[in-house]
Amino acid sequence: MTDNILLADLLLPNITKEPEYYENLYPARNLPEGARVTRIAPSPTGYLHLGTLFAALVNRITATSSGGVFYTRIEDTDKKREIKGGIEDIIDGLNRFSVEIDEGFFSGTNQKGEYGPYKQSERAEIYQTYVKKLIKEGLAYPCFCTAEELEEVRNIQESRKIRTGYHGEWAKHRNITYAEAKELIDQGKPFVIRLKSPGNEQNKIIFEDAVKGKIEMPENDEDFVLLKSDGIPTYHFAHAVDDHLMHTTHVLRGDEWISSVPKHIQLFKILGFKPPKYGHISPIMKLDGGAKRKISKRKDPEAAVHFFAEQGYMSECVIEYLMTIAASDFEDWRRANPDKSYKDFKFNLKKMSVSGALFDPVKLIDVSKNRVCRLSSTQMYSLVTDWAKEFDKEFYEILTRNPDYTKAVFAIDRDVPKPRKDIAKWNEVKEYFSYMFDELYSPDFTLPENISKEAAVAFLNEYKSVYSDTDDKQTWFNKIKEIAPKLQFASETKEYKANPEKYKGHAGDLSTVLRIAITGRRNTPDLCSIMQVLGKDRCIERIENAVRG
RNA sequence: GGCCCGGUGGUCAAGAGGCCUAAGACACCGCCCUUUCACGGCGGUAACACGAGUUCGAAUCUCGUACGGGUCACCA
Repeated sequence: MTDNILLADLLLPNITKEPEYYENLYPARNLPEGARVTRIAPSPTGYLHLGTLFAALVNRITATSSGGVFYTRIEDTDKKREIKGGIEDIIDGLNRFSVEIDEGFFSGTNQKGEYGPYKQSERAEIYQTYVKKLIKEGLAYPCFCTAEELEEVRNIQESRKIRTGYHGEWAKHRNITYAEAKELIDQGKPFVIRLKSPGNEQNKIIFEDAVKGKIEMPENDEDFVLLKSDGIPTYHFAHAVDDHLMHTTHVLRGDEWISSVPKHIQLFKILGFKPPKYGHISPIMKLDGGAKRKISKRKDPEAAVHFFAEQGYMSECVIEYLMTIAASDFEDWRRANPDKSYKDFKFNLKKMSVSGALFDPVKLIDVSKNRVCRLSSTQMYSLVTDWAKEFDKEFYEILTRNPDYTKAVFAIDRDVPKPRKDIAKWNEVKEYFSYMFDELYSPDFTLPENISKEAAVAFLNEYKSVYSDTDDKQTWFNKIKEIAPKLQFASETKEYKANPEKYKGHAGDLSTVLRIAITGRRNTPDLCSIMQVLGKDRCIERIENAVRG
């Protein structure tokens, strides 16, 4: 036993605190019964992607639904893979998607809360304190194996078809003595600290996963690394120490972690910690060719959450869509509560899908349209200009030149009982309303086959003289109906349908002619409103222009 | 390969042994409404991976097979 204490002091001479110090520093949270403490622990090795956002959302809503706390912790223990700006991108992204952060990093550089620091690189001493304790107890030891040695062992294991890894008799330094360790250290040999796993591969551990249900796995017998040679912990060890000290109740993370659970549970047990409840979330998949596969940061542009911002999806629409994947009962709830925030939804992990859902852009569009159509023209104006300012400068200039005019454009067929559902994202707006802005207007005057050019021109010339921009919708259409008979068109569609051979067409056809003349398109929202917003002068001008063309 | 996990229409899914002749939503198609288009309304196409077993009865329970996914680092 004294050997272990000597070893501990030899390996971690600068660690003088005892675990009790931290246990007292971070007392239990003062939270009501049943409150869940969740977290998202991103590593700044890339930008915020859909999977991370999804996991964050699930953690967030789990905390919210139980009156708990959701915090962020930066897992920057892999200095090699870290990219600059990673933390900022992830935290800012969470903020942009209104995934509210109660504690931890709430911006790229700022953290708050009583359980910090919330960045693992700033917690080295804490981890080392616990490692030192394990060494003293004979539950951890230094390993001096080089990458080459490890590789060699692995090759032997593979060739003999036995389970690979650093375990049992293959764990070379498992029983290293103080004297041996001292000698190697004196030689300047680098080392890692490994767990002296008390596990037996023959034993099973059973745990209840909050989303997948009961899972049975072999106990861990691998002497995995706790502290890397740079003194920084591996994920596994940091997870155990941090989630214990930060009093996480529910660890909800991607299901790629599921195979590590035996390691984690073992660690909690050895350290004398109460393990959290685990819930493993299935990844969001994507269809590639004919095959389903996990959505990938590298291959799929939509994996980077930034993609949605560029396209002009409202962040709440993306969240709304993600909620439909996260909770099978969300859509029913939404129908019953169209105006509530998703935050009011009572989320239940049991309602999560066990298998990975395919990311469905079509469904996202539908969700978006249903949200966008409920926006007021003023809200539209503010959202679209904000987007354009960042992603389409030219359009931004056009939109903001005359805000009242732009708002009037957005008001067309909006704020009515049956709003249109044409727009899903802001990068569609420019094209959708291009005819409302002279510099974007590029008309196509092609007429439908059933209408002759002569008839169209005759109608337009006639119409020009009667148009008034103060007419209401009914009067406006009546004027078209009045002209119709003069050109052998039926005033009423029914009349025409009853005797198509008697007419060249009907009033509806003439309104199409007018629509084409004014907007250069066959399909648009309400023409009367469009013409009112455009103003009489521009309408007449466009009609004349169309007649010439 | 070892160890885990998964499976209902094209997609998301409801489903806890009889209420399943299998819900709903998205998409698609048709009809109606209608000055275009949308919206809305009505209707339609389309699914329990396969094979054994348990049972009076299986989408549901058990076991196999094939398939899909994850994981086997001093990465998280």
